[in-house]
Amino acid sequence: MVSAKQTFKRGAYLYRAGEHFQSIYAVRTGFFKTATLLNDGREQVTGFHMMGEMIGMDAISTDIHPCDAIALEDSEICEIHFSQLEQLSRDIPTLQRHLHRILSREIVRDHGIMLLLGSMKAEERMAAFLLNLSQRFAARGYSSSSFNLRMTREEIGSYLGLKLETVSRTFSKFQKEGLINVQSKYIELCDLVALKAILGQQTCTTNLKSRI
Amino acid sequence: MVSAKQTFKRGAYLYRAGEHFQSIYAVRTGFFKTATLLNDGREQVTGFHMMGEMIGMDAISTDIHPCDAIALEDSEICEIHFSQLEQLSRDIPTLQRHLHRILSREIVRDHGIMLLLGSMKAEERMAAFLLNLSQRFAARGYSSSSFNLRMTREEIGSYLGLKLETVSRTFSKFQKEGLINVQSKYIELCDLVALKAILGQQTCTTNLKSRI
DNA sequence: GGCGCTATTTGATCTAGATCAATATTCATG
DNA sequence: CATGAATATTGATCTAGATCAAATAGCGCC
Repeated sequence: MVSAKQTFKRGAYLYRAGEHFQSIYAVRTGFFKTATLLNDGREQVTGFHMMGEMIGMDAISTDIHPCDAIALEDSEICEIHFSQLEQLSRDIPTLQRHLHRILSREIVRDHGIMLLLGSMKAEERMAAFLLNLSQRFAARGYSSSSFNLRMTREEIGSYLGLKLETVSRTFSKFQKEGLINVQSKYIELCDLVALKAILGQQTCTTNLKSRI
Repeated sequence: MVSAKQTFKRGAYLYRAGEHFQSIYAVRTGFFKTATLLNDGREQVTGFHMMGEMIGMDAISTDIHPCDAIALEDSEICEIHFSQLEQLSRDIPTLQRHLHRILSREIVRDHGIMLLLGSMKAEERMAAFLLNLSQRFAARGYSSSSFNLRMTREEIGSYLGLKLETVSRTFSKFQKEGLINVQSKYIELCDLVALKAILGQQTCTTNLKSRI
């Protein structure tokens, strides 16, 4: 069911929008983005995906990939043949339940982003984004307080519904306030409490950050 | 597996955020919204659901409902016991595939809204919203060009990431331009082509409207 | 069928973030 | 390691949509 792991160079496409769906993919190492090309040529980033996360579930509904998946750094992928996964999950209830949870978790994650896009202002979105990354790195045994961003300011902006200038300015503002340290792609979270306070103070659900 | 259908009066809760998950629900007749209460007391609408659509899939991941589901008019619901559905889908591959498609379609729908919230401006959002409703009514054998809105301007705004005043103003503007006729909750789409043009002209994916 | 509440419309401002523009920095490449 | 292209920062303005504020219009309830 799980094919040998494949490697992807930075910038390589795991799959492209419009391609036929056959497999979902688990990120083994590295970092991916998923994005939809808008008809004016720009792209909208729909997600960032790191080690241990699944990509491609949105293609199940139509058997066509609705978005591109692109490696943001050299990465390794496990391809999981979906019809074989379905087959197997018929025999292993635990696997079936796990698959359903994964699909559902993606829905919850998306609802979190809808909340973020629909009701948070720029600084809140950026704080939520940083805290979410921090948490995901921590869950994988990496530092929760310093990491390298794999994506550009423009990609962050696209994901958060902001322009790249706003992303840059907000980083600068957070730095000036001592909340973070930014050095190009390198980020250090200096004041987790204050970052969480930005989220807490206004619009946001309990633990929205964990939902993104 | 499918329990007898239950009825819900307008304003009644199908389930509340925090409740234990046991079933997903198919809207038999009527109209529902799902919404998350924000910690400042306001609510963020995450979806509107009509006849034939499923609610509650976001709860599978944690066994807790992450949002409220509320009837916007008197409605009938089919409750589908999820563990029984899983059981059955182990024996009926077609059902299994169908369930997966439904879960995946929800993900695709959410991505569509993320696109809308992240990259469309107010008029585009409103046009997408109206065209989406139109299409869903049409698919159910109702008129695609005139229908009653079941939700308030505030609920529309919450869903679309706009304030209720902006929703109202945009309706008025569309009416002035002859695109629609609004009479309180009653809507008539007079110029489908022009509405689609609003979407087409700028940011949006091919057929975003069908994704919402 | 009238009362009172809620929802809606519309106008007048204000502002967060977009846009435009000019450097500065980082990074890939030969 | 130098060079050019891509990426990021920062400043100056502009504007879509938010906010504030009334005035209507619907609608549920007795």
